[in-house]
Amino acid sequence: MDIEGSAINRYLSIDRHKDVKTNMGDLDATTTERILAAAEARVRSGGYHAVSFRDIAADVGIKSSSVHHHFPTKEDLGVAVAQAYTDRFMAALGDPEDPQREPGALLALYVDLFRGALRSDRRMCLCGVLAAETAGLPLGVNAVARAFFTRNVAWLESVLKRRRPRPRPERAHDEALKMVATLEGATLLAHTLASDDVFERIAASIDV
Amino acid sequence: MDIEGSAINRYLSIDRHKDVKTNMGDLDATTTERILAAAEARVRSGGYHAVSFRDIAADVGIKSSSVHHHFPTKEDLGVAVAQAYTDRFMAALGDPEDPQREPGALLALYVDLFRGALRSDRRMCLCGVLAAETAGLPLGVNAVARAFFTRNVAWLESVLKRRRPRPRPERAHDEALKMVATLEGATLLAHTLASDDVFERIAASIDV
DNA sequence: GCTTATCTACCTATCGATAGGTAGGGTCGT
DNA sequence: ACGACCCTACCTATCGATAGGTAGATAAGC
Repeated sequence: MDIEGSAINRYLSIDRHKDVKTNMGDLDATTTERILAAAEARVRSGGYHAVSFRDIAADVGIKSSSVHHHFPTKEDLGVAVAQAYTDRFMAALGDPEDPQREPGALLALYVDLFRGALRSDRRMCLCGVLAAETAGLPLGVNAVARAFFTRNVAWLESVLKRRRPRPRPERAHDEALKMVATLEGATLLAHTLASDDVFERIAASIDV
Repeated sequence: MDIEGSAINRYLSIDRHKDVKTNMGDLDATTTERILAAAEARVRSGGYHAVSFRDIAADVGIKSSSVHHHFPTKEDLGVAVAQAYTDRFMAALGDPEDPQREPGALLALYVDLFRGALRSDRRMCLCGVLAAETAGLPLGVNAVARAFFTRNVAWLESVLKRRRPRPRPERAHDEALKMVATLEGATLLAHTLASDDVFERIAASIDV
């Protein structure tokens, strides 16, 4: 499976010389972008298998065969959605080594990204949903979801290592893992229990 | 939606005067039990929407129409699976107030249940998967998944309140929430990253 | 003889995917 | 300037496979 395949690269190259519109419902966005946005929203709501080409086509206002024109197979679409989500997430985090930003502020930013996914999107973290479905997913989609988590952990580990007193390296890695797990779980709980408060209580009691 | 509906009650009453076999592949188990076991395994692997009556029937060795005889609709089946899973989970936890058992040992038992789900079943927590799919689930299934988490939090809260020095009640509740979230997230991460070690590292750094 | 459990056979709806066509916008040679 | 040609982005129509669900017959057990 070619993860660096055609669909996402087309998205990133051809569409990128217009300034990027990040969200759906934006009629100025290209069709490819609107398909990605619709697919992301639907996967984050009900999971990969709950999404159909017809649903997405209806959201965008085209026919399902036209969705296939942009993303030949469902795996292509899934990979592109997960890749775009991951890239957007990592871009929002920025450089973990930036000396202008304090480790504490960076950790708060990290929590804020999960808060935003839950509170303003009212949806799960995309890769959290995909992770839950792992065994039933095309291999390419799985690979991107895995990459999301390894990149998250690596980013957090970098931030944690900058703190004083300097932590043992292994300890930083474990704490990074735990922070991702806790926030992913907090989103899951808040989502099912339909309670933003649940997320806040957990987030507030995170002590790294 | 009648959550206390026919299917699960039939399972719990009619089938219970044989001694209960807990797992699939057990040819002595009743058909209803084997259907539940097959459905649980499949949902925990790929999610609710990745499971079909035909798959389950093939696992059990009967026809899909026969599965409908035991569970008229997919929602009935989903509710029964979630209910049975929750009941089994809570039964394994036992009484959180049992004076014979130390709070520390009970917390270790709680972690062990998640460890077992991951290591011996090699699968996600059923209700974790369902939680991730929330928006695309029948209402009845959702309700049982929610109940799983509220019961988990209540059990942990009881245990945490028994510790000395006695914690503030609100603090016990928040810590219970966080522990469920962290373990659910740890299972998710370990599952996608295909690494038992990831779970152990997170579990080891849980400090309640 | 009624109930339970299973079967065969089938239904309708929807799935992901494909074939083939059309309208419009470039790009080329002349 | 003007076709000839190709590419993009959509369309209609349809495919085979599979989804959840139903009807009705059969055979065994109380």
